[in-house]
Amino acid sequence: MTSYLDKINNYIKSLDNDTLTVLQNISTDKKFKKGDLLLRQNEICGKSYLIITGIARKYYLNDGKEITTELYFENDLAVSFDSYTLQQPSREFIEALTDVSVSITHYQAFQDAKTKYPKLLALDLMLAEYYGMGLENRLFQFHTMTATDRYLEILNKSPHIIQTISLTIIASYLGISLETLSRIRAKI
Amino acid sequence: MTSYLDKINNYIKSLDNDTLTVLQNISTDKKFKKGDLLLRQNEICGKSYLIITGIARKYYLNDGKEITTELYFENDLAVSFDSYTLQQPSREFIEALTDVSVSITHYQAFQDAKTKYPKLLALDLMLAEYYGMGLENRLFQFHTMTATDRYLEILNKSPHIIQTISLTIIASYLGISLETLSRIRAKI
DNA sequence: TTCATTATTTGACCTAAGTCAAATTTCTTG
DNA sequence: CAAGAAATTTGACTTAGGTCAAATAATGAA
Repeated sequence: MTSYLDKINNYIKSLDNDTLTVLQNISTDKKFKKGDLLLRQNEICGKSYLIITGIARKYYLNDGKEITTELYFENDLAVSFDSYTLQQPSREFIEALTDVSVSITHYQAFQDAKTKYPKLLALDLMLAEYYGMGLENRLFQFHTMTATDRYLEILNKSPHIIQTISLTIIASYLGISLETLSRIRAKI
Repeated sequence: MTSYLDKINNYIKSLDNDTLTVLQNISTDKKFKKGDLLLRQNEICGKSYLIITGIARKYYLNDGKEITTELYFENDLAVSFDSYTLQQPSREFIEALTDVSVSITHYQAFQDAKTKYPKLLALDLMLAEYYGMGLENRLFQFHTMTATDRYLEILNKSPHIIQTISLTIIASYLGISLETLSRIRAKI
């Protein structure tokens, strides 16, 4: 079964040269150091970051505690969705967890390009749909799975995560305390 | 502050006659009785339902227990997002909580129309973005608010809900047991 | 109206996960 | 390599919310 992400990537590959060139013309490459913030809380998310290499995460603060909402690896598109869509201040941060290299696309340039190139509009729709389905799955998991199950799922689907990312961040992604995660690991 | 839903509705109103006519031509009206299922689990969601009057909900079963994922009122668009997007079997049901009257649009007809009318593509993008932001907020609430706070928020934002909908369904929407909801209400 | 069905509340007890504090282990960097 | 800092684990205790069962309350059809 091909994932929707594959479909999106195939779609991009299938774009005509004209459209593809536009896409490249409104994108620039940049590197960030581990610990750098690509986006701060209260900033408007005016750019999208396609991760070329490295790992990043999106998180917000609640009562001084961090909740990690997304982890980004190669080929993932890092963006604060509502801030980007509404062009209003972000409640989230985006942080480089390792040195990262990204391809940046500016919001406004992409908006303009979409009006001229419907294929980019269709691409944006696919990206939004992909993001929505991801959120839906995350919500589904929080409702139907225990913290242990969610941890096992990560272990199973993305074992490399455990290698690279600190338990503090994994716990905050699982929506549990660091101590609880440690106890889950001890049990297994 | 205008909500994104207002923006979408204004966008629809601003459509040229040509596009608007297409939209109407691929839509049909239908009525459902209280208790009717507009979509069953394992069915492919091949239609979207714009609620004209009445109330509906979307839910799934987990261990025989229902989890209500969305409540629909007038002008809401009822659809099982991933089933509709991927045209694969739905894990959710859509149920009429009162007699409802809806405007139905077929998936394939809308897909076809989108290729000819980029404005419908843009509309679809807005709808997907709106849905995504809604999911993001829901996730945010589950992470940052206690069950009591979430109940109070509903009371505050949509007091009519409590009037019309059974506590069983409200509890399942809040992600808590009926008994816990009853205790929360007793406390307030 | 009245009886039965359905919805809601209350009680007693249980469990997953949180909190705070202290102990280890693992990294870093001089 | 050693010392300090950071990450992880462990312990003791608390809490939000769940479960199962029984008691009321509300609704609706005969």
